[in-house]
Amino acid sequence: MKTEAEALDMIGDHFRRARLAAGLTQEQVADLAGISRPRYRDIETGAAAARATTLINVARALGLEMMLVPQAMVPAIEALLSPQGEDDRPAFSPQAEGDDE
Amino acid sequence: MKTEAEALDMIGDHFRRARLAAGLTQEQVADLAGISRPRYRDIETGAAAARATTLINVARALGLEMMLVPQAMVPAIEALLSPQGEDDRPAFSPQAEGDDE
DNA sequence: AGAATTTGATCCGCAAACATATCTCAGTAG
DNA sequence: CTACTGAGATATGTTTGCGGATCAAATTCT
Repeated sequence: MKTEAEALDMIGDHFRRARLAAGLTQEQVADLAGISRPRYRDIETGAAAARATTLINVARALGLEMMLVPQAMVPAIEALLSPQGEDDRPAFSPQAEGDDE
Repeated sequence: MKTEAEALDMIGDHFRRARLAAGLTQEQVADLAGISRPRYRDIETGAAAARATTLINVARALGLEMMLVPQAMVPAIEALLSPQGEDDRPAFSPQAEGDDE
């Protein structure tokens, strides 16, 4: 496989930290996102790749927003996020580019 | 089911504009992302909610990156992207918050 | 005009996300 | 010790994303 599993892990970790920072339980987030608790758990542990709609709903339930930005702008955005919000780690650092394996 | 369809439509529109800006065909992007052309078409037209991994692969194939950012930072990031923004329209503007429909 | 490319659209089959229910374990309170 | 809560984990069934193949329509090029 590839970076996919790592990406899911990063997403799940991101969600988990945001959830704990918000003081919510898995069930609460799952309910807010409109999914079941076992499924939210799979997402948080990186065991499942949620759908785009589920991803958006979970993110919003946690006070986050999913954005698609040009890769060239990622560093600038990370710099914008790093100093202030210490709870969130930016999403991903595109190691290389473009396609997958 | 309301905002979800719109969100998928926005994602698809975002991808389509990035693809045309890059001068790529649907098949080329699908190949770069490691998915089939009919499926990329579904994503671009908002007919299907891609999985998280697929979403990331497609985004990277188009020179984009998926990020999860605090909703409070969205305006600042959009401001960062708009003025010199090469291609894109930011992702979504969280109209409300928390849960979905 | 015909040929090639790009895109839209459909079907089949499979794999995976999803719901629901259940069970277990760790921790905290009674 | 018992009760409750948050969380990990499994099982069954449904829904749906996905690949592959195939069709037609629109576009462009020679």
